[in-house]
Amino acid sequence: MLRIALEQFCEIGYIGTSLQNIADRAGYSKSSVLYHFASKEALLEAAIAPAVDQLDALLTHSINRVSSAELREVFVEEFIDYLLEFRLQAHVIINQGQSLAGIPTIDRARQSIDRLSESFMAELPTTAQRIRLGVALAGAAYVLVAVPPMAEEVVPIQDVRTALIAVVSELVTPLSLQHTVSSTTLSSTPSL
Amino acid sequence: MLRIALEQFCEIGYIGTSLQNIADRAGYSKSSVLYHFASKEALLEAAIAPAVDQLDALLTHSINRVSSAELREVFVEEFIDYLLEFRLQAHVIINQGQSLAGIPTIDRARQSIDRLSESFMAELPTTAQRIRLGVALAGAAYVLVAVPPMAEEVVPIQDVRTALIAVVSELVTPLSLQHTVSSTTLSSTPSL
DNA sequence: TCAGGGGTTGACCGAACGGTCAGCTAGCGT
DNA sequence: ACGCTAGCTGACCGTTCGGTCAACCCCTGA
Repeated sequence: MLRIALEQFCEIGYIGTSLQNIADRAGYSKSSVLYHFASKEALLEAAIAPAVDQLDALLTHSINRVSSAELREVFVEEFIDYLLEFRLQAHVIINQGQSLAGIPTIDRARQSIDRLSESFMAELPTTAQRIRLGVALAGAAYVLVAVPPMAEEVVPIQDVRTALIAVVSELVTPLSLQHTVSSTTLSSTPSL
Repeated sequence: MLRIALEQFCEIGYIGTSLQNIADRAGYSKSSVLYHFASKEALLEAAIAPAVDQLDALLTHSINRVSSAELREVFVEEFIDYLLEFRLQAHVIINQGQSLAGIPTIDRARQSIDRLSESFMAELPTTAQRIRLGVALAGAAYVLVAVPPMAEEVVPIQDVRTALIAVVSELVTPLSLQHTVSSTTLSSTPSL
């Protein structure tokens, strides 16, 4: 039932999803949904809390690595795997986070994301670096949730994982080496 | 008033934004809003239609360029400028597009986006390429709408524009040169 | 056999939704 | 001075929302 609710929250948004809608898809009545979860907000929290817990665990475990260029690639791999496992929860947090501010678990998630950003750009927070990190993280997260929900077999997940790790690593690895980007003339065609 | 409605649609979503909410912020009554726009849906269409029109114009004008590597960089620059100009509209289309399917202007926008994708990966649509393009486009679009709404002066827009053009060009330029990505060992640290 | 509790449900509540309508007001041309 | 229309509004309508409540079913332990 948490799975059904989560899918609905992704497709039509938390605000746009009615308890009746969830109940119908789950084969129960609206009252039954409210018996298991005290409120609609409690249902949302129960659905995404495990993902936020695991994100916290991932960050506290490997927050020291990101300052080292080699270990950072390992972290990227773990992070992509995390996104792959919690696709739907990440979609809700990223795409609907600002309109859901005030809900404790959502706020917790956003704090974790801020923590991730700060640990990445602790030394040289230029605008160009922020953009680079933002494109990598947001792009990866969005692509993950944009893959056709039922086409998980026509497009093998392993290919998606491999490609994502490659492009995010490319974006994020040189972060602490690069200093100031001031012109558009530095388009470097990486040797792929 | 269109501007206020658009801001509300971005912050709390189209479904979550009530006509009363828009009316209050605009200093009018709900009835007055419905006098100028036949319905809530008509209000949304009026708000995003210009952006969709311009996207169509941009694509039909430069859809041939993307097959040439040099001209593609020019296209990227134009596209980033487009996103900068229609930040809010792009946010609605990208983040709420699937839940707003059925609204004519929204469908038109999604068709245009599909057209853009197809023109980019006409020749070699491998999974790795799709991911690369998806990360570039979605990442750029998300970063654009995620910049703090009122911090447009503490973070100069020109810096954002320059950095975005750089990173998207880097992601998109080698698209037609690269063939198959099969392993994670190809992380190339581009010479920045 | 029967008391008791977990799971489920329909009926119901107040609030808020999108939308309609008659009427008010101010400014215009004649 | 008058009628007309554009702009605007409050009252109101039917629907749906999240949530409450009493009742019911069924299973289990004594």
